[in-house]
Amino acid sequence: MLDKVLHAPIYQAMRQNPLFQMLGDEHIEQMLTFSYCKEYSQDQIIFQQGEPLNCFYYVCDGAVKLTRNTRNGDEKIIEVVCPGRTFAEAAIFMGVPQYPVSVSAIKRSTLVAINGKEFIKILKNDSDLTLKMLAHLSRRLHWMLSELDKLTLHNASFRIIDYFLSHVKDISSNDYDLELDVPKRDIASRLSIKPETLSRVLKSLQERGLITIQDNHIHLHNIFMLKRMVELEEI
Amino acid sequence: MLDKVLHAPIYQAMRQNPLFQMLGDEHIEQMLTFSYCKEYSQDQIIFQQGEPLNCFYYVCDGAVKLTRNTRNGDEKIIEVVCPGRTFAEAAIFMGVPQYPVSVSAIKRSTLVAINGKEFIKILKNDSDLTLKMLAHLSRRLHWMLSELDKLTLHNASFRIIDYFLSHVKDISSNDYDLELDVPKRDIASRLSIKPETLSRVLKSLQERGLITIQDNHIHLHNIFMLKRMVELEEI
DNA sequence: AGCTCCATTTGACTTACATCAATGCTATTT
DNA sequence: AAATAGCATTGATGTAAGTCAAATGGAGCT
Repeated sequence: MLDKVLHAPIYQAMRQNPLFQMLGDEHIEQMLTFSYCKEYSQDQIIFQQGEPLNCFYYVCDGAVKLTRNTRNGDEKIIEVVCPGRTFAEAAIFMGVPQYPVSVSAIKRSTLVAINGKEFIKILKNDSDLTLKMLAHLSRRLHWMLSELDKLTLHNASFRIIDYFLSHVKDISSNDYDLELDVPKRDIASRLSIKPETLSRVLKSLQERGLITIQDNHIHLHNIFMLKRMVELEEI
Repeated sequence: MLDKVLHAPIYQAMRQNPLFQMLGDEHIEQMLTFSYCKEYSQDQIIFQQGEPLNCFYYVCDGAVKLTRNTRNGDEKIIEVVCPGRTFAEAAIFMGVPQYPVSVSAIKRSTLVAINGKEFIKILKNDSDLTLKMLAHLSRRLHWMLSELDKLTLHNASFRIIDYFLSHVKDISSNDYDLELDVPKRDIASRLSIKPETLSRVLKSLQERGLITIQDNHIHLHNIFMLKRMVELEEI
């Protein structure tokens, strides 16, 4: 159980999350009574695809990766979830509740686990809330749609540039510094390409003067140009 | 407006749909008061991606394709929706309601359009119903997840066989006849491959004695073997 | 029948990306 | 300091699927 007073910073942070914003303060406090906070070490598994499902999670700190595993062993990263965001919240509504993805910590991470059944009870008493939840899932569906066409309609370079641009927070400037807080091989998997290809594309982008790389530090030189390239698919 | 008596066959068919089953008869009748039935000719556009959204649809007859368009003109078919199923029902919950896909009729089709806002009103009065709707969207999300890994983890032959197997209704038998009610180029787009590749793969499968093709008529000879191939990814 | 319009097929060729293998690098262990 | 291990890079090579172009074959029309 998560105590509002003891965990004041976490409580404040959670209130910023779009999913919890819609709850309002009373409901958040109610929710915290059936939530608990736990720390995970790097590479620790939070749950595996197919496991019976009880909770969904909020990422306080660190980062986790959602992956799909195939029989032949290799995994594909569906999404990397960073602090301030939730995951597995859609799965709690499934008839046979089991996790559709595996999740593990990319780095030392702090997560809040929220009991799904209890959360649903809150929703039940407030149809407006449930409608907002529907809107939330609808957006997620929409996001997956855009992932789907990125993967099918666009090539590796496109997806890589698009990935970088999606991390740009500052709209005003034409260049941007970004830190890769995720190992390159994970970025590659997220974008459904091989590490070797990622490496080669980065090199090529650097040779063309579009970016500079130093280890995990990437500088985008000409965001306007990069955006244009993505829009026109001329890469 | 759709009249229950006038449109008795449609009404009966709609009751079979999982989405409407959860409504129960009273709600379905209520829903029909703000629904209307319309016929579309082949290739007629039902709506375009980005258009403001009012309705979602139930397919009585025919078939429609949901597509995503890119700036450079080519389209990717996300899904082909056959009679008895609905589409765009997730989109009605979005904050800024606009269609995330374009939809057009593959063949002469009859659709029932259901007003989204009115439908939401029904949900509002029944939180159980709304929860069922959440389960519905959750399943859809899950489905998209599996689409995503089919596209990224598996090759063209795999996806084609998997597509055929997904159309097999009869579990008991080891062979199956299936009619392609969708043009081959559309199947290709749905599977994110080029028509030429589809054609070549089909030829190869036929040469290996796994299927026989006559125009739009495909016979699967050894379903057990095909399933094994898909499971072991040995294709 | 002959003609047009498409969808499909087939062949020749290209290409983006994967695979395989070697090497460099950094971090951790002993 | 030497050794081990894992990620990232680089080069050489392979290949699945795309592209381009021509041939085939229906379906519908005059």
